[in-house]
Amino acid sequence: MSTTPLNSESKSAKSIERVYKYVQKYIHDNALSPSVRDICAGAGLKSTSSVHTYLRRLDEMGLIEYRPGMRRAIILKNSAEGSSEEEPVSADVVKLNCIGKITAGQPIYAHEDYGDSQYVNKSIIGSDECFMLKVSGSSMINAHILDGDYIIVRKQNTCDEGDIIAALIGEEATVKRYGKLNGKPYLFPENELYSPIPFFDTEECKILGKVVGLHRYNIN
Amino acid sequence: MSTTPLNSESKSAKSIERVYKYVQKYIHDNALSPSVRDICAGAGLKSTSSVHTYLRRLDEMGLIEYRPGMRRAIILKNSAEGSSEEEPVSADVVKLNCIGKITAGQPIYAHEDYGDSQYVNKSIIGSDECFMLKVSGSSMINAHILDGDYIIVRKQNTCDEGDIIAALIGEEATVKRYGKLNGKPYLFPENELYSPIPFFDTEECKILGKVVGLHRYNIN
DNA sequence: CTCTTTTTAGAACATGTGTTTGACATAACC
DNA sequence: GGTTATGTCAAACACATGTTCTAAAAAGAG
Repeated sequence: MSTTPLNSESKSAKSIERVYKYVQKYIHDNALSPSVRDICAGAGLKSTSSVHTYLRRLDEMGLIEYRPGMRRAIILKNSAEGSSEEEPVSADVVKLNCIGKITAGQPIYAHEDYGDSQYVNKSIIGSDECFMLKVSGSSMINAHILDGDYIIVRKQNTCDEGDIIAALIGEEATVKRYGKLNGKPYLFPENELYSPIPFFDTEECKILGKVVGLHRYNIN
Repeated sequence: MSTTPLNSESKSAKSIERVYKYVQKYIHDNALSPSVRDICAGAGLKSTSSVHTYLRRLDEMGLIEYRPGMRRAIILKNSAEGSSEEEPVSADVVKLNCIGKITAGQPIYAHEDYGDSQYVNKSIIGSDECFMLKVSGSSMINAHILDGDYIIVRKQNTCDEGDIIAALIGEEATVKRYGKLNGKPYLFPENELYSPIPFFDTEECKILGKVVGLHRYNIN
């Protein structure tokens, strides 16, 4: 094999692109694959074998999935093909399931769906590795997190000093502010009525994630 | 077998349903139409002509679009699947545009799109006649509404005593708690550093709506 | 039971469509 | 020039698959 001219736009590159574009458009418009002869017309080629060549090449490039022998069986192998599935409004939106209540000795973190779910913009929370918890109790009232609020938690195992985090202590989950006192780690409630909790990162004491957002629908 | 005397057709109804279900499943799984013979196997029918009959009937019923002669060309004609369109995730979700900043003498309420928009469950806020405002300032800090929060406002012209509302005073928009002092209406800040504002419902002083929700993405 | 209607089956038919083969043109290269 | 690689084409081929026809089987109706 000799060196292929990578720098110059070869003739085939243009044809391949036309074929690919036409397949995309056809599937988008008609919700079904074009036939080889459809592509002939659409891409300005006069021979089915030319199209055949390019289809096979597009398959090798991973841009389409091509089933030999099957009629109208081209599938676009892009991001996600999408058909009759739960789809976000835009690519920026993620669905967060509320997976439990938090604080004050509730069960927590069991069933993967507490019932409702809400939608937030991925660009706002910065990640899609998030989940949602409903707050119970008012131990964080000075941080303006109230009973009944939904907090958005980004999953992570560590956190910085001063972060408000969701943590698991034994069977109990809480929202608290992580900090240090005399060099030792504590979870600080933001309420004078509660006391700081010594925190040891073990199997029993586990950081669930950092609180990155809050939704409140009880305004009083 | 199972004598289902529900209505006139019983056996064909079951077959039609099996065919339809299988077509749905096949398209969902493979992202392309099944062939008539695929459906034969999938729906437990042994004759292509039976499938053919049912496909034509499903087309008449409007459940599928069936292109005579075309291979693997069945299209599901369900709840609009026009791709790449702005569609809600579920019927329960509404998109709220942030239409401006609020409090402390900003312009406000002008351009119908301040930039970002967020999604909330209609069932939670109880109405889709809502809009969103970004809070600026800390005059409502004791009500746990902070600088940078997004508040969800349900449009209404009146409100009850004690409601937290968004109101327009001259050119200026604010969030305040509506209440009365000595029988006269006031807008109360929830911050000792600010004073109550006498409120007269005129062209200059206007209730925009009631605050029904709050989103916060700055957690400190 | 007999007659009618509906549902399914089987086979034959028709054709859309994937696949292959070989040829022709054009360009690149020695 | 001759040689080789590449892009395209036309035609022939193979067959998966849509379509139709006729009839058997099953279900109701009387």
